[in-house]
Amino acid sequence: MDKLLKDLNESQKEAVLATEGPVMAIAGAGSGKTRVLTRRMAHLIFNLGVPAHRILAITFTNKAANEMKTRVAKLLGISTSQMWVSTFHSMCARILREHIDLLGYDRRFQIIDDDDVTQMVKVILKQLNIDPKMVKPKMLKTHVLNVKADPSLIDDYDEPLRGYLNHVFPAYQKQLKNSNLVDFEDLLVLTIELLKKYPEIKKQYHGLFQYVMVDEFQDTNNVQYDLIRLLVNEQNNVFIVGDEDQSIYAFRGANIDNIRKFERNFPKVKRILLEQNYRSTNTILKASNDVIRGNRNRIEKNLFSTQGEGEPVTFFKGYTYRDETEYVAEMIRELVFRHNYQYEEIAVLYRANATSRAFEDTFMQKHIPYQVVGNTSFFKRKEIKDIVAYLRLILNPNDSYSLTRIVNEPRRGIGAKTIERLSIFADKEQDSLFEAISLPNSPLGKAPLSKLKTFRDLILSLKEKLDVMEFNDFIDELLVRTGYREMLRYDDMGDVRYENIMELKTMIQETKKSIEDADKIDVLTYVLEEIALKSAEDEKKETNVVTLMTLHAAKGLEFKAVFIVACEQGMFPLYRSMESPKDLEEERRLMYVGMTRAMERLYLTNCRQRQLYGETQMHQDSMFLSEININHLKLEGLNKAVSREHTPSKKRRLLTPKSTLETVDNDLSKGDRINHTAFGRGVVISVSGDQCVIAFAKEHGIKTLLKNHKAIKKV
DNA sequence: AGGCAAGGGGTTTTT
DNA sequence: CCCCTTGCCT
Repeated sequence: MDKLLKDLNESQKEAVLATEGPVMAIAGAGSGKTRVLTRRMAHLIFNLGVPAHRILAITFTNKAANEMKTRVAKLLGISTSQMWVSTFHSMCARILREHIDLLGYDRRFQIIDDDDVTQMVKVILKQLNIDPKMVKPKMLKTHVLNVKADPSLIDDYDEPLRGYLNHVFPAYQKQLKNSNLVDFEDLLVLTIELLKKYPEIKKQYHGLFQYVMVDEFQDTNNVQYDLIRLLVNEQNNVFIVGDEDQSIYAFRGANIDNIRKFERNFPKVKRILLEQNYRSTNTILKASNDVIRGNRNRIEKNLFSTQGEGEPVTFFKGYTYRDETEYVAEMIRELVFRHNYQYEEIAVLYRANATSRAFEDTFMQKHIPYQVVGNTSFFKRKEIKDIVAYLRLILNPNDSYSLTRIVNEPRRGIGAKTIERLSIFADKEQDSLFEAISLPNSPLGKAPLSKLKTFRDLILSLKEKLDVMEFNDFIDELLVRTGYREMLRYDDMGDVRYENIMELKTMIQETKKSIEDADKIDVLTYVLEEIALKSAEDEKKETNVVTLMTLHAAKGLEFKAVFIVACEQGMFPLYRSMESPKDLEEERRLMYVGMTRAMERLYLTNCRQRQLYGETQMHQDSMFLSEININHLKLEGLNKAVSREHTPSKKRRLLTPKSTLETVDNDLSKGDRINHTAFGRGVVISVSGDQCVIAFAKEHGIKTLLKNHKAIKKV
């Protein structure tokens, strides 16, 4: 017992031992949250004798789930395979595999990702004769999924979007069901439907889950919240960990108010604050606190560190982006060669993916090994999605979506028109595309029909092969028989693509090993589910290289040295978030998350002049920089030059441009509509430096004005 | 059906 | 500026 507790502080112990009733742990950055979760689980199992499979622990990513499993396994030396430690989505998939037939789906349903949803929405728009220029499929997809999560939202939409949703959503849902597919939202929504409709099933899970734990609670959305409430039994043994200051996923529905909602719904909740930080130096922590303090709507925390004061936070300002990238490269070399850092202990973080490019160029030139995390996920690659589509169609010929994807990949002379005609025919006959191929009275011409029949025979014969072949051989057979292998030979990227498919093969083989199931179809179903729910984070990581990634991707990680780059108004915070206070607060939390990733050294960099969309723009310092107390900062680059020439009071002004109140931050760019107190409405023609050219109505004409004059206001 | 040129648009993103 | 999509032409 002591072993599980001895290296914990008082609050951590309290969180581990408070097993009964609702508990909420507010866990500041670096406060040992994962440690608490794993110890708590070990305590339940080892000291209280709770069977491991009767604890439900929900995380946000597979990575977090795996980490928790590994750590519990290591603490207790037990197998974790039966444990319910998983993401919301895999938990739901596991429940639905048991019971989804009650909702009219087949238990061998397949899971599609957001790109697939977009594709389907696009096709439906076409079928409904809606001009895709009117609504972008990608944007409509977001709304379709929102409405699925909360049908009452449809009333909030205005025409024409509302009309589109009213047509597209039911058609989309019908197609999914016909193809026996579910999207990520369905996983949650259908599980809720199941638990609500079938009290005996709810009872079954209430009996099973004696203890429920939820990690990263600040990032739950409303559907996930409802799901947790449904799964917690009358004992109310629910433990949530979160930190509202680290909530950075509001843009996809995360609702910070769920923390407060939790307190209302579980009035007897015990609240524990984890305030001791084990990660960062005090200086880094103080600077981070300076920034997050700017947010109004939060519970004040008092994070403290035992890691000593450490180095000041460096703020480097360059003239051009080249200065900035070279400075970062230089500092990395210094850290590695002078301070004995490993490359893998260093991260470069940015707000938008596009920023990585300039750094990649410089790092390449300067021979700094690096990796860019999370651009195109392995599973989103075309060749992987194609092979998955083949496998899905073989498993379920009624999966018309998968059929559409690969019927002409490689080219079989089956064009869009043929598929369109087949689609209409299938619709009329109330059958899937696959079955419609062999129906009598086909309206299709002889030639296209015979091509389709050849394709149908190919799929059927592969299905037979699946039963008698090993998976490895089967994939090879599939590649050859479908002509995919041959197609890759004429592809510039063919070698890489083939390698990726071989990688997929290995993964199938490994997943297969981890389950013992006699039925091949069940095995393949499971393997495909794993693939659907997995993501980039599970890809093999390179060793000892500098990591470049977005601030979002950095969540939950830590590095000895962190560079947050492009700290400029417009870049970070982003232009678009500066208009709404709510969005701006989320940007600030993002800055906070980024800063608190650093253990020893934190560098904030930017440049005055940045090339953006082919134009040179003059940028101001990010407002977040001016929020940091100057005592925690060491100024470098342009800052330093200025500070040497001027008096200390001037130096302060550099960091707090707001003190000169005659100007405002008008983040104008070409095309923006503005309002001028004297000249009225106008449109920005160009921006250069602190000047801009604006076209006003006839009586005023075109004028060149100071960009940041307070008379100008963006509308 | 397929290849090339012009055009639009360019947060963040796990599952 | 650069990438991806679209549309037109062959």
